[in-house]
Amino acid sequence: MKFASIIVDVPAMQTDRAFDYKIPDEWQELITPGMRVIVPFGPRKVQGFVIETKNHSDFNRLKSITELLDLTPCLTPELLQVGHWLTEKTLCFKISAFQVMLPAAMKAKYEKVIRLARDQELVSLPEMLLPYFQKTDQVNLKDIEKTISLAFIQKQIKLGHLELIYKVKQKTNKKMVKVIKLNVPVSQLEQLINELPSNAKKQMDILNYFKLNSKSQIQLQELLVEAKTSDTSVKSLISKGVLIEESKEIYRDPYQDRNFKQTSSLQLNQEQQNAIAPILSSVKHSHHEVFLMYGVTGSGKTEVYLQSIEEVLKNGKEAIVLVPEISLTPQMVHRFKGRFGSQVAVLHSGLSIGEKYDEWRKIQRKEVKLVVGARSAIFAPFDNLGMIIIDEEHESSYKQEENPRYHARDVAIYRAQLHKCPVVLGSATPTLETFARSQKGVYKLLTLKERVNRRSMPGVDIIDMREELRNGNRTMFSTSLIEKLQDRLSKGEQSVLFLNKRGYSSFVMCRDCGFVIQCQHCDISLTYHRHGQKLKCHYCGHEEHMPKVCPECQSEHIRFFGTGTQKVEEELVKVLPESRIIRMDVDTTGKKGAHEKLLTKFGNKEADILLGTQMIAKGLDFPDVTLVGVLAADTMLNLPDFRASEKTFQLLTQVSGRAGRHELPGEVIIQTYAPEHYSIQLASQYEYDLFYEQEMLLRKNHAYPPYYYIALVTVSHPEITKVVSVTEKVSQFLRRNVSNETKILGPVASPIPRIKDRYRYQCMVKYKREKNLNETLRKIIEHFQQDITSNDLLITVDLNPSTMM
DNA sequence: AGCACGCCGACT
DNA sequence: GTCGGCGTGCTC
Repeated sequence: MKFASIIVDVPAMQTDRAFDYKIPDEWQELITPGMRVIVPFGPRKVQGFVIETKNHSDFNRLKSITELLDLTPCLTPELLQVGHWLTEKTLCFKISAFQVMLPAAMKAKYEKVIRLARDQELVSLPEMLLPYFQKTDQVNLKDIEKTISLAFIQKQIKLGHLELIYKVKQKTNKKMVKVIKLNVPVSQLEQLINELPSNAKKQMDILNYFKLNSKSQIQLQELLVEAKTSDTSVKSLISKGVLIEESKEIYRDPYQDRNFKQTSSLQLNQEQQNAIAPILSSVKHSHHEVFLMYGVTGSGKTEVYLQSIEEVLKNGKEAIVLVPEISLTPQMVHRFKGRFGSQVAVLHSGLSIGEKYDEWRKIQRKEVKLVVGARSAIFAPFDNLGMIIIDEEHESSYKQEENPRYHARDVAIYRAQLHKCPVVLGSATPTLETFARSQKGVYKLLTLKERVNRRSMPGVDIIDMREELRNGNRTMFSTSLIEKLQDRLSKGEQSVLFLNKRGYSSFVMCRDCGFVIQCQHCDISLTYHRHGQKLKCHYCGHEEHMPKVCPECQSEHIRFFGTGTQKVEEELVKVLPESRIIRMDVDTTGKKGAHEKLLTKFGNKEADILLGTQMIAKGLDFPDVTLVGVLAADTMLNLPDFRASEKTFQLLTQVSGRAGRHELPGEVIIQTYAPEHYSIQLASQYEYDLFYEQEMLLRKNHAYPPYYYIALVTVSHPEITKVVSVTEKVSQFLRRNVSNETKILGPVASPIPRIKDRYRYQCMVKYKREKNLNETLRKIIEHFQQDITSNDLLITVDLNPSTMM
């Protein structure tokens, strides 16, 4: 094993292959596939992943591995395999596939440093460089670049005065603390204390501390405080050999200050028992199978998850539970921590880089058996997986919207096949793809129709807002909604108001000429922000002031339209001045933990109305909420997306589930301008099955998933002519290389035709069977390689896109 | 991605 | 004749 094949951290087509390196003698036995290393690559050093070790290499000018970063491989053989599979399935670079499986902390950072050349006297350096090298012999290039031109530095390097070195830095790493250990038996302490010189008071204090507390080890920091001493005294005891100092890895535990109430299994009802039986059997027999647990909100899916996991753990295996953007549902974390305590690791986007790394380390070191996390937790480095659960299977956050564009559900099924274990997908409103598979018998359908508390779903009223307008109500609240809000207020019950903001931001329009203010760099309207009277672009961040007159016709009747949560809040205060309102949106939940704080406040009944966007739709469970209002149910229907109806249906069902979850009966008000739309009608009647049938018909007629697969190729470039011509060539090439059954649509402009000064065109492939599609798409990217590397062209391929944007 | 190499035009 | 523009090709 003298050689290693390594994937280097250079995400480019030309370097997307293994490079061979010599393994230095001292690491011959050590290096195994899946480890990270640092290797020389061209003039610099980069991080890389060992994917293979071997006795022979065809290349004869091999360099050696410079540094070893792991002692245990951070990618198991199985994860290496998953990485290769990801590369194939999403057409991404190998290095990107490996990196996405690891916490961000393990990705390298690169730095260029200027150093005084060897044998170089400081005095012979040009004067302007002197201040930099007074104290140190190394300066970061970034710092020096600000004041001294790059050309000058380059010259100095050529002259041999300076040297350029490439540094590979690790991001956050293991958090270490110093631990002080007693190096002698406690029984000897008495004698040692007496032997100390009489002026060594502090040392006596330290030893007395150990004697009295009968501890054999303590963190240095703690010891200093407890024994009221300084580290010099500790040091002298160390030099006497009485104490020893060690470094120990500690974990940043984001949940350390919380107490989780221990819970135990609940009695399952008949439906739940029927649902869990096949899952348990699959676990026991190590049999791979995909289950769709289709259960209405409140049917007790989570309890089924919990008891299935118990079985997995009992079998000595591990489990992964995916939940959508977990920080949104602290209640979920509580349920898992409550049942499984310290056996659980939690991975979600609310954690810092360091905290995520620590949770990951717990998994790697086999200190936990279960991980609850968002999308990327699907790559948890378990090697004896017994089950994977994906809760709220229909959630769009399971699809990564940047490279590698993977769907956690696909990864889950692939890993579960390798581990011969079940996958459980849970939802009250499964995606059509998943439900269709369960109808075909590809997935096994488990149904929970009954709610655990036997309560019926809250009644839903659809309010036609056009009618309201005709009756002279110009506000955004229907008469009925206001009445009901008032009623809850007087009864001391709580309400949730939901504003579906997607595709409905507060844009600015001239009432006289109809001109809408758009971003200069992107083809979308700017959003009005009350704070500072500014207009902001949500795509590129461009900001400008709100104009006094219309830039087109100079009219003064220029106003913002649409509804933001801020505006709703203002209006609400006008109508219900005595109500206490909590507003939740990006502005109020920006800071870490702000989200949970607001929810806790609401839970403590410090407010009557919770007003918010998407984020409040999920997992909220407050006993005193008896009214849910949806302010504009149809805004999403108008998005240019074939899943618009499906998403609307899912959202409305989801939101309705927030009302009357406990003793008090709930009520839902849906305000809309399209009351007759089937997704709104059927959601209000909780008719998933009918919705499924109706929507499937449409999908069939228009050749959309689940009847067809979709691949979306998006081309972008600063010049529109370039974009059009490339997209044209792409579609032609595709047409020539696919079967007759496959449909190629486009080129057409993307739904957002320009972002950050780049024009965007796309081409859609609809196919049923196309064995060589991935290969064809790869060829396209390869063909335009020159334009991509040197002409700022971008071609992105999304296989099974979840949005058309 | 970086970087060197190499081939053309504009200049001391 | 030389400096520097960026197209081309390589990195074990």
